[in-house]
Amino acid sequence: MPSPLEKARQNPGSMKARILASARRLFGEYGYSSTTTRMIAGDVGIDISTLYYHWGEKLDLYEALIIDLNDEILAKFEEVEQRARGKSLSERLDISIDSLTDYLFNHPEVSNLILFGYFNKTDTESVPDIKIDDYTSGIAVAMDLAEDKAHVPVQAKAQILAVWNCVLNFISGENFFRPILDVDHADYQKVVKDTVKFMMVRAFTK
Amino acid sequence: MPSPLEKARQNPGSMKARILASARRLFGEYGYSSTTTRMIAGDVGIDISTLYYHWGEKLDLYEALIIDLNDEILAKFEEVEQRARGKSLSERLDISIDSLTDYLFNHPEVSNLILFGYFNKTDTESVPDIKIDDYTSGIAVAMDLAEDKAHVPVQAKAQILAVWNCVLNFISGENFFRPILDVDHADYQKVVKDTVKFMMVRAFTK
DNA sequence: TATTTTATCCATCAACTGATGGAAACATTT
DNA sequence: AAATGTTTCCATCAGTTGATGGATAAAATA
Repeated sequence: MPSPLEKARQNPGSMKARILASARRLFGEYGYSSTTTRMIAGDVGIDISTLYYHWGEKLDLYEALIIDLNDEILAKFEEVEQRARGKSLSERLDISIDSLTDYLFNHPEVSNLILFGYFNKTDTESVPDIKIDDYTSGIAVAMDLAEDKAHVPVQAKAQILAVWNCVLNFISGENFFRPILDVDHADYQKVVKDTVKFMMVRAFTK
Repeated sequence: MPSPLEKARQNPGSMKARILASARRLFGEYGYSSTTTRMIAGDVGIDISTLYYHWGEKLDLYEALIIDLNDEILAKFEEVEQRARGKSLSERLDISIDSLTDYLFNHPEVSNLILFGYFNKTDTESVPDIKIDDYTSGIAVAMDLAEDKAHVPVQAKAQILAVWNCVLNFISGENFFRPILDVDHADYQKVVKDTVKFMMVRAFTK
């Protein structure tokens, strides 16, 4: 028996899926507690009770969203790893950074949702975490910082987290940082990529 | 005529100051919209209307808090810069990173408030920004990345922002990252410092 | 066609939110 | 002591929030 989330994913035009899409965008923009069920329903163009009929509690909807996002990110990481496999280290770095920053720039709600999850002690106690641990271990192996995913040194994990968070911040905080750097959106994207590459190359090549 | 904020700072035991302190802690923990005026009043041990009597609107209180925080951070940066002045680059890096991470670890609400400010499009439109631009330019000069504060290259600013945000994330997200790294609080602090130093040394020494 | 199931909306609830007016307590000045 | 100014709390407001019950429509099934 497929779960509600699976049903929504199988049928992108369904009401469940449309609600999920709106919820993802709005939760990503305003955070959990600043996003009301009425905002989401209004965005979809339906009554609140229709939303509750499909997804139940607000927290259940958020939970489904996070699970969905988790799977998407994990798939993205695997895709990137596959494309980078076999290449030289500097090529792997280039491909990984380009793909991931492009993905995050094209889905700005993703960075926000991840970052919200870091702090929100308030509202979302029981919500499943973003599976950052999996990603970082995967990258550590891909970057030759560890032999296998089960034995990644603390320092390597910390370094990858640092870079990963750096990217998230630059993307979520674009409105904040872009005036400081005084560049347009296209240049901003370039500066972010260059900065991350600069730091990774220095950090991960002896 | 001293402003309300100045009066509160001059007299730390005053009701204004007590409210400001509670507000800072709670806004820093739960964010703007998840922190209610009743929570703050309850934390101080007073009625809501007493809070409103002293500070007026919720947004005015938050605004005062941010101005206060801004001044504090700026003073901290200046103190650090002074202590590092004249030393060698590697010493300057050590002193700067140690002082700033210690300060942020000892005032965990500071990182949160800064990071909240990056994203919160929602609530706090008219609130004064954290003056990140000033800090970064100052550091750029201190690290020999620029001749003077008015002419800091984009790349240098971006690199400093990257490191700065990295520190903020590690501190605000401790509850999230520490289980991943599987260390206790003391070791976590050490790992953060080491990671930041590692990346800065690599980045800022040719 | 009749019946059951699924989906949608309207009206409404209790709890909570930011905010205020006014009475009372307290402190200061005259 | 009287008068004035300052601070505190109680009661309350209107608007918003998450959430639900029930009527109604649409679709699927018999």
